[in-house]
Amino acid sequence: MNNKLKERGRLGLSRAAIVQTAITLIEAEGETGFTMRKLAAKVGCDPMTVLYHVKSKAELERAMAEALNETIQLPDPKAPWRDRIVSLAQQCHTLAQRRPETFKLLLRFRGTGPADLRNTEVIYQALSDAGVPDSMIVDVGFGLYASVLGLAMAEIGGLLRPADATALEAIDALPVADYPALHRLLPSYAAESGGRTFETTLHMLLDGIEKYIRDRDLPR
Amino acid sequence: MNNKLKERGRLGLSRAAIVQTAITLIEAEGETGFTMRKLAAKVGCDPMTVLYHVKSKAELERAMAEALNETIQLPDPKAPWRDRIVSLAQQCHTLAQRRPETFKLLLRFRGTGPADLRNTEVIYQALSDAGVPDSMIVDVGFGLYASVLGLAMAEIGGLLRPADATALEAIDALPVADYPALHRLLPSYAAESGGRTFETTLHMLLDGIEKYIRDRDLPR
DNA sequence: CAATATATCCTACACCGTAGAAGTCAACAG
DNA sequence: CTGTTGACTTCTACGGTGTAGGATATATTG
Repeated sequence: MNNKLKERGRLGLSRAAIVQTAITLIEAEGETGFTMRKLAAKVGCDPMTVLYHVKSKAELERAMAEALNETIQLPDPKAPWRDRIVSLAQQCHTLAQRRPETFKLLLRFRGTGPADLRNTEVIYQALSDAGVPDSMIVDVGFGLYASVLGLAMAEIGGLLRPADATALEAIDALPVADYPALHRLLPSYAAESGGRTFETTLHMLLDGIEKYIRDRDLPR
Repeated sequence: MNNKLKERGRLGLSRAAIVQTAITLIEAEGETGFTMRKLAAKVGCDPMTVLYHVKSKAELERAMAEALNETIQLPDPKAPWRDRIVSLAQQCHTLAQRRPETFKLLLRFRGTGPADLRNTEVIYQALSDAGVPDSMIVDVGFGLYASVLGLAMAEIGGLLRPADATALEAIDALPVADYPALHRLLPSYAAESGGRTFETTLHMLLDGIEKYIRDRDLPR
């Protein structure tokens, strides 16, 4: 047998390999520095050769997002529903921290790939097991997913990064009378790391879901 | 007195007017169609004249985001804490629906302008009134804000739009045995409008916050 | 009036994504 | 062996981008 996968072209390029290289490139250069021409240089071919394999930059970005999505592991279906959701959410969180630039693409291309549907199925399944009625599952599932994405995005987008010096100065310059809470909380604001925020908010949301189920069951 | 604001240049351009024109342009053309050259044409001047007033495209986008932020009205400080937060969140939601393209900029440039700090103060104030301890307010406030942004973003980004025909076909083609929930919920999935999702998820999160406060108070 | 500051415009540069045509090369048919 | 096919790669070029640097025009001031 062959000890190599059949390399189709002279350069042995494949769509999957190009997508992987693209991911490492965008992480190194940031979204604005991510260019078909730079990618071609890194791959070692002409820019147009990349386009032969991926059709367009937009399609490539879609593929990159999907590749990221595929790395998340499905939780054990026998685990408690809440653990299953927490597992997915935490993987999302980890992904956002380790591949922030690629992660941003997820928001633009959600719901397109097979991996996406796979994850959606797990969430619906979990909510169903939790006791959320069918009429609400889609709504709650979407809301949950959107919140988790928002938390992850905000964290890598800067909202949850520790405030920098100029931001703190801006707060310090505000009139204390008009902004009492901001001034009082300035130390915590400066120390904000984001790690705890994700977990805390996720569990509060899950608590809210549980409350909804209880309120629905009890009075009946 | 002058019946006009002092117009500084021959064309009477001002930074604020340019920002407003930019917002209507990006909404009409989408983010990719939003160009300094098109903006200049719409404003009626040379591209470089726009740059004289705003310094760079990035700075312009920052200003656009801030301008959007400034349109949100502060809730009555005497209203119940929960109503205050719901009011802010709903205004966020409305903004996202009416100015989706500009709204996307908010995620990139959060926490930079005065309007942002003003809103943050209101949230911290509300959470404080709710009984959230100081040590948690920054975390909870960030989480809340991020979730609301995520919900709004996902809605305009397509995550919450009614699934289109091709997406539904993709689900239909999946093996029923592996994707039971997705198949069972396909009708609701297709009908998903997003309007209810935002409200539902927000209130679940607020319920979760209330539970946190109760659990903290009672056992003590 | 002259001088200065402010606002506007022109030209040009380096870069972008990619259409279209041309080239290269392995595999196969005869 | 030659000829052909088809997949892969490259070349060239086009119309676009943001914006630096400098020239110009207008308004304001001395």
